[in-house]
Amino acid sequence: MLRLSKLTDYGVVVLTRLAAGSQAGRVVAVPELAQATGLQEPTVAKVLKILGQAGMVEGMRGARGGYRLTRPLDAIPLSEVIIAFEGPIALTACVEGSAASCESSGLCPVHGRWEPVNRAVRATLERITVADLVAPEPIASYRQNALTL
Amino acid sequence: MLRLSKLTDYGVVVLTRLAAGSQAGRVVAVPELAQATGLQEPTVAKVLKILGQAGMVEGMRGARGGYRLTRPLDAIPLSEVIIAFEGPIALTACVEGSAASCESSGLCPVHGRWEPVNRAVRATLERITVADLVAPEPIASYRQNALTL
DNA sequence: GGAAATCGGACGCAATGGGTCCTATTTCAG
DNA sequence: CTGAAATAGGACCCATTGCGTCCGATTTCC
Repeated sequence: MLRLSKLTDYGVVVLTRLAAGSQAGRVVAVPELAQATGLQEPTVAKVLKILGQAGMVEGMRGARGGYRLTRPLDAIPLSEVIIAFEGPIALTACVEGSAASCESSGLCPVHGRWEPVNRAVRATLERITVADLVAPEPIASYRQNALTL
Repeated sequence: MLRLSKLTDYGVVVLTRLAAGSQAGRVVAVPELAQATGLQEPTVAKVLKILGQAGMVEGMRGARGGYRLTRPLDAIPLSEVIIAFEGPIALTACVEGSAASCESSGLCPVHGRWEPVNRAVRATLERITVADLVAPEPIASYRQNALTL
């Protein structure tokens, strides 16, 4: 587990397909993207709305409208996509809400100690971009320096 | 989100409390642990069963029975706890099950590309031990070398 | 022999994510 | 000027799954 939602996965797929289909600022409509990805149109629409609110894609209304990327894929860190679909990256509920929500805070020896872990995971996800996920060859960049797999 | 389950959180809490209560090989029973952590007895029991199957704690049956750690906390990486409660660390369902389960594998450009990401997150979680979560002071060890926060 | 534990499994409730649909708004084409 | 085509934003229902609980079986100490 530790699984991210399907929507997030769809988000990455749609982003990559959008990059392939919208060269030179051309916009791509939902039906075409649904066709290309094999996903349902309503689902693709929902994903694009979320990506739009997060500022990764830009929607053009009206006939001949559609979506296009606001940035190249290598300028979109994976963490940004995940945050858009799932909210702040935090492994436990303790840290994100109010500290008072943890009823056993007085007894819990791990109280507040998860935050460094969250930062570590966050940093890991910030170093990987969406472009890395479509690279046809094994990725060397974040393999060597940053993440030291 | 990207949230791990409450059981996993409980697991860490119980492990740390067990370490505090079972000095010198003494075993600690469920009621005492429940008392000390503020969790319900059945829940603590369930958590300990899972930790036991994963080999992190050892259960002694019969009267005067209880649980004890099989290893010090600094020998238990966080990844091991997470895997025990949530299964293999994989961000998407694509990679863990059969590849055929992804219906749009022919269209999906990200197909199989998540695995390096999984490895990165996995590596991050392997470097942090349960002992790091109870350290009273800000952790320097994995802050400098391994994770470069 | 009885009490006090763990062990293993099964069961039901609640919450969260996933997928769909509807309406309003915008824009291009004829 | 009208209609078609597209996005924008929200609301809704359903399926899944995690969570908590409980029960019976087994083991061990007093």
